[in-house]
Amino acid sequence: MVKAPNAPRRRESSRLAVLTATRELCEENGYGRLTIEAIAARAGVSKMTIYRWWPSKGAVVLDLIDEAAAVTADPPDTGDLAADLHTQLSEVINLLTPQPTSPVTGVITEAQYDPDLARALRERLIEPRIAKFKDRLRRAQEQGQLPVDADFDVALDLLFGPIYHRLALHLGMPDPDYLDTLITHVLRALNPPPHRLDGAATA
Amino acid sequence: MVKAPNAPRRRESSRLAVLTATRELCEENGYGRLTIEAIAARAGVSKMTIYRWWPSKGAVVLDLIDEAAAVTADPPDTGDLAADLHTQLSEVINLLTPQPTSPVTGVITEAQYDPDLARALRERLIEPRIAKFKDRLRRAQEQGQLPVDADFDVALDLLFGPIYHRLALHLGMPDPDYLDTLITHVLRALNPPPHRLDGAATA
Amino acid sequence: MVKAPNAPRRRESSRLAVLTATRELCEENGYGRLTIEAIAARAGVSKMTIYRWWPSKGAVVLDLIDEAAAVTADPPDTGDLAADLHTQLSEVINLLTPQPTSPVTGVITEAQYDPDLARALRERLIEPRIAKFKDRLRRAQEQGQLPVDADFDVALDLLFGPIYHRLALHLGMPDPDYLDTLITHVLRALNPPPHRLDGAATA
Amino acid sequence: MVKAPNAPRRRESSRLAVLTATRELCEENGYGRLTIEAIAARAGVSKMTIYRWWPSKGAVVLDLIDEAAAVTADPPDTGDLAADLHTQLSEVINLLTPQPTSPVTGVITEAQYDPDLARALRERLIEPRIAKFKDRLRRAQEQGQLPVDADFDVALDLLFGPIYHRLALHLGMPDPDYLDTLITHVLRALNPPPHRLDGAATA
DNA sequence: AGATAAACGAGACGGTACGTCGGGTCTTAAT
DNA sequence: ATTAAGACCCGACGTACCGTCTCGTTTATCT
Repeated sequence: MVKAPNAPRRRESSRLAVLTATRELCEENGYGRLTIEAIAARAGVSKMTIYRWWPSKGAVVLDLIDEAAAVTADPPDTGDLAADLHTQLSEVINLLTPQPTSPVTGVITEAQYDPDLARALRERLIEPRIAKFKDRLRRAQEQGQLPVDADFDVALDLLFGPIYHRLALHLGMPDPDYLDTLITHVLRALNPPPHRLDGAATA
Repeated sequence: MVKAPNAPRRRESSRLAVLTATRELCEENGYGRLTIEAIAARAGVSKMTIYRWWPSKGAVVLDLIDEAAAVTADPPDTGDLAADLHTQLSEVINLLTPQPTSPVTGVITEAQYDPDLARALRERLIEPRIAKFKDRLRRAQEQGQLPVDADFDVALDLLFGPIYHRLALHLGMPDPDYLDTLITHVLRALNPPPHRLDGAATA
Repeated sequence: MVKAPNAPRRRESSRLAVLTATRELCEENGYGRLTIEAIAARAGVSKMTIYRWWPSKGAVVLDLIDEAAAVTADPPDTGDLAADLHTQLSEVINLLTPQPTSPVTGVITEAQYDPDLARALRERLIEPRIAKFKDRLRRAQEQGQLPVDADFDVALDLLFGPIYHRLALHLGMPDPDYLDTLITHVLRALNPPPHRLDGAATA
Repeated sequence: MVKAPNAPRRRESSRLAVLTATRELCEENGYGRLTIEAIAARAGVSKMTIYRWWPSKGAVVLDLIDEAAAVTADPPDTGDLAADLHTQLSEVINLLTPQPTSPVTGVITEAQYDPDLARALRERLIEPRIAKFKDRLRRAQEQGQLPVDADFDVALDLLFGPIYHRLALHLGMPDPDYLDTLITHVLRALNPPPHRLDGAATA
């Protein structure tokens, strides 16, 4: 960024044009082929306007993701823990793979070399989802569906890990049935064997 | 690539200089900041020489990974399944993070945009390790340490997933204690409790 | 220019701030490095205000010159023609080079590309001085110090030409001694020798 | 310039294309509107190629002038001093005003802010002409057409000054008749009055 | 041992995109 | 209604790498 632009004088039409152009270009060529130059041209906006409001290409795309992700915001709670986890996992899968090349994975990659972007990514995209995930687990715990000493971090790793596993290796995302299998296994892992249930869980 | 160079006249010293320069630059700036120009300069090699033998930047790094992967020792089998899994997971973690910025980390993350690279990565680096992992599980199964219907793919996902999870989100790799916790959970997930499963745990 | 501002509501403080900033920046970086942006910033004035009142960068500098030119004293007439010419030439030299980099120098050199600026420059700065110069020559002529057919345009060219010559070629201005030499030569050129001209000199 | 390109590997066709494009663009829009971007586009050459071989826009134009000026290289010596001076002055006038806006005046202007360019301009364009001018005067002096103490610097100023005088003030260049008048005056200035010739010139 | 043919270093080249600067126009708020 | 502030579109700047393309010059085989 050049200097503090701090102003409510920002022109909303430019902001929208940039985001729209970015979305289109991402869909057409993928995040990897995206350039500021092209965004500016497509949006009918000067490059300076982009640099004034966004520190990097990744930041523009992050704003884009924000808008898309905001739609599916509210955490589900149907009472059926497995089903709700299935819903949350599906949402992440859809976010990561709307098309063959998702802007989200691009931003994740770029964040590796851009600490500011990485922070924004965590704060705005990742941590809220983790929080909701743990909220749901906590409610299940309160209702006795999970032991009091269930390790939520492990649950997070075990359930979301496979998604990134496949993402990294360029494999297809898990289908719903496999998701169910995963969830079943993980819930079983969180619940110690029944013959020790009383002793272990209440300790 | 320009034309088929097929020749045993290739100069080994140039090959090594390129790989060494690439490794150094990766460690210094990360894979994302790597340029052919810089490799050529550091290696004292002409750009043409690089383009003659490698189709892309990713391919050079892949050769680098090959070297790293070749070091792999034989799969451990001490009789203690949990300990052996721990060893295998640690080896992968060390491969991915010998330094803060590892070429391997970068090439895996970046493989999102290069399907060829991703495939080569799977074939040369990932699948051999998966095979060894499943071998070990199979032996454990034969010795009655795992049920006959244990799902090895799920085991793979649950154990390796967390590593990629952290890789993608640019978090630190799990420490040995946490690895133990993970393995304990996963083994528990693979071993369904002998009875009372429905009522107590997954309901 | 944007639109006719015709208003006596113009704020004098802004006008002065612009002129002062322009003078300072000219002296610091030279006319060629002058930017409207920098003038506005230094003057604490918006760019719009500058564009409203001056059609171009050159016009601002021209106003500056006007101020400098207004200082001009009355034409000297001490009775000594050579001394008076020396005085007039020195005044022009001082106007052009009060500092190493003078706004006037720059605007004259740059006037090549702005006919309007060049015309304004002639009318406001140059021609008044030419008029005074010719006045002085005319008085000398009336007093018999110059022949009745002395060519004043040639005199103008010969006396002022060397100044522009050095200006164009970015050389230092003539010192007083050299000025005397010049004037001596030119007066000699205007006064044809009473006899033997053909035979001795120009043959 | 970026780094030392020192190479006879320079492609002559590119050099010519750049100079040709520069000439055309100068003629079409004038030196002031000339941009490196446009030269590169018109010449079908990358910007880097221009920056590699020329330190600035002015340097390109200077090369252009060099070629044009090299044509009229040899100093005239017909035995008629006045006529030869006329020829030399005309050549300079033509160089400065081939069209309304000459590249030469542009380079002269730019040289004010670019010491390197100014030096190149002096060495390659100005000083050779001054040398030839003084050569001619020296020959005339040896043949007794000028006094032994004739001041060549003054002669230079008086003869070339008027050209720059008019150039600076955006006036038309002197016509041949006026040139003759000027030369006559200057030669007269250089020749002290006949009745003091012996005493003054030999002193 | 000399010839020959490929790989090689060097780096010029046409491109594309970068991130920055300044030009000149336009809008908003405040004085 | 002028002003300060500054966002905005535009065009050019000078730079970094890209991948291609010569140039001689090694260097390693094959006569």
